[in-house]
Amino acid sequence: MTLITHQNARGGARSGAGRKKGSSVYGETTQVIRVPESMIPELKNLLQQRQRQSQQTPVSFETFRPDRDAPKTALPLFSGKVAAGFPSPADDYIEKTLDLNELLVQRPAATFFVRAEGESMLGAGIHPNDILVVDRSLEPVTGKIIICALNGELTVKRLKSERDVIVLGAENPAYPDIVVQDGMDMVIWGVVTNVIHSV
Amino acid sequence: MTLITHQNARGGARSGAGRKKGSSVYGETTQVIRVPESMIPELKNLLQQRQRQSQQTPVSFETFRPDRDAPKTALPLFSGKVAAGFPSPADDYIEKTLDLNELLVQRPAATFFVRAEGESMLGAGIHPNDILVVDRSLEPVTGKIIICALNGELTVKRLKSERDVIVLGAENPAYPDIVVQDGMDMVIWGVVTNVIHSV
DNA sequence: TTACTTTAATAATGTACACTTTTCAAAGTG
DNA sequence: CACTTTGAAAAGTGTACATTATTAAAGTAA
Repeated sequence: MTLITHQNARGGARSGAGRKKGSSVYGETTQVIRVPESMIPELKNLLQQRQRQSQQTPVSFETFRPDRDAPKTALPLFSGKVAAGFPSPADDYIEKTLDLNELLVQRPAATFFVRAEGESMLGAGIHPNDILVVDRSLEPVTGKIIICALNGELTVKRLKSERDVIVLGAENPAYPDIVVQDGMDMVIWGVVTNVIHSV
Repeated sequence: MTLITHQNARGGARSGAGRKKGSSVYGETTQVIRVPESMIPELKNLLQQRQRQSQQTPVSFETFRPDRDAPKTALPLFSGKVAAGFPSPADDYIEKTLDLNELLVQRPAATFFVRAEGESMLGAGIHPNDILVVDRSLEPVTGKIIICALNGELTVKRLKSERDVIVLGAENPAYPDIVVQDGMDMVIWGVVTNVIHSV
């Protein structure tokens, strides 16, 4: 009696224990769905691919560290034509995998982001509220789109030059170019390398 | 007694009776299968298509249900708006560092990228060679920009509806809208959440 | 006969749930 | 203190089954 009690004495509450959410083979919750029989084979095929895909990109959302330590999340990039029928991220169509930090940030120490305002650069694909990726280590040369503080106001414009003066060009006919003259306080912050637009 | 017997006298064998095999909406027997949640929307889409193929009923756009996923808002990068009167040193105003993967990819398992081709979506800020961030777990509702395979070709268009038909709208006057008709093979891959544009 | 009603047969459909797997804190051990 | 063992907790997984829909036969009435 005492022995048995002793052997079973490891029990008790285990709050916090339990299988983790998203621990399925696909890395997300699942659902049952009824499909026509003829779809089963190709569906199973696709599911296998999903399984492989989720296994090779384990992702942690916990990160609040600086850019440099961000986890590498390689995701598939598609291109071109695809076969009719089931939309499958089949390995056949994966051009390459992509890490957005890697793609957009060459020099983390010299890179920052700004949210764009106004419509003066629509022609360059910069819309209000877009996030601009800015590299300060790039030299602001004519033709580049730059972020600058002009008389204390932050603006994004295309850097141009006419004769001896610097011109900040808008890419929208409705907005005038700005000629930078003596006495104006202009500081260039960096060169815009990418625009992230939310649809 | 006799009355009851009389009333129940319609019983007896009914060989040959019963629902016909293959009388499902797909014209064939079905099976349940468990799939990751992010596949459900596209799967349902495909199932609808199968249904249409087997029975010549017109397209019903009501099956596009409202988006269940709450839209996430990107965090500001600078304290306050960077409007007029912006002071100088950049670093002081950076609110927090930003992980682009975190910002642009809500569900890694359900996200992929496509490189845009053509100029039909210039109005939506999508330029040739831009990289589109696509979330397949978002339900394609009217007004969203979607990636779909139309007769085997991958295209990006805005999902619209006119009367009872699905319309794939271009955002460039030079390009026509596409009306999806019976017999066309359209499969929606996902909803475009962001556009990455290289300046 | 013809049109309608009732009943039995049978498949479709969706979901509940039993069973499995994974994870982790508590208890035990040395 | 570090390690092992245990079993509770919680989610994953597949399938059984209750429900619904459809069909043909049988019955009824005009």
